[in-house]
Amino acid sequence: MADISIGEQELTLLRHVADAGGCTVGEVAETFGRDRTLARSTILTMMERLRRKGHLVRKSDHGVFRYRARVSSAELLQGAVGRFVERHLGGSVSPFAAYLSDATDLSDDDLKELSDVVSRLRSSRKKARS
Amino acid sequence: MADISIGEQELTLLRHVADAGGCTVGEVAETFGRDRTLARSTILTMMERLRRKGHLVRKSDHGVFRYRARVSSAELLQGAVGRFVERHLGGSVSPFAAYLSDATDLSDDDLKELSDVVSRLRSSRKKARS
DNA sequence: ACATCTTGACTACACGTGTAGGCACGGGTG
DNA sequence: CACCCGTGCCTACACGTGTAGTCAAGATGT
Repeated sequence: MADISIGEQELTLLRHVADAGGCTVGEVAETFGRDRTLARSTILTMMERLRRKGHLVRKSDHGVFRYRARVSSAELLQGAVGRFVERHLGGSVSPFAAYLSDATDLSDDDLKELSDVVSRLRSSRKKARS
Repeated sequence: MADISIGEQELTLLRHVADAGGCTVGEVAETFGRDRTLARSTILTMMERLRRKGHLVRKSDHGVFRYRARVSSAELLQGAVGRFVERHLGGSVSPFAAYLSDATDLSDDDLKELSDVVSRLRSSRKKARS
């Protein structure tokens, strides 16, 4: 079950595929690859590595392989956040919060989501304590 | 002033030195190194790399080099968080919120700090909007 | 003075990741 | 049929990072 490591670019690519819901190497090369000026073979290599690591699965679809991510983009991100927090913050999220409080470009929705989560946590905390 | 990249272990070590406020390779080897079973030469190599990258400075102190971090541990962390958010969240914090809502092992202090941050943000938001 | 320990510089090596070239195959198209 | 193109696979390579061995020189102890 160990976390097979994943690089920055790999994660970005993986999330792209996850968001797209299922794509061929050619498609990814046209979108993701074109934007970053990456060769098709680069995309292919990365996708295959991701597949070997179990993050992507593929299925032949009319002669071409169509790749799909095992988990959603959101879950992937959540996992990355978790690893980051674990590794560098030792489980403590205050530094993350500190950063956030400086991030002036927080959308209203983000702020709402955040405060919702916090109040949810607070109430469940209260319950648990009594 | 591009960000010179920094590895996970490097960052951990750098923060250790930053926290310690100024240490020699031998000291770091005894503390940080001993805990993780790292050879002295490993510590030395990492510290020198960190120095080349400009994260550490050293000064001869009675025949031994004493290393100091340029910036505080907290700032380093904040920077790391910032890079992470920038790279993967593109400024959006929802995944962080998602992570939070699953994080059952959140300390009371963290939660408090978090809710403080949120309320601070909310009030400054209100102000700014009117 | 000699054996020892510490410190510092260098060299080395494996592995992961980012990136790409080249080749062969299977299909359309003229 | 000859050709071009997309596709898949294999190989390659540079660089960063994690980790360490070794060796020379200075400091220390006896």
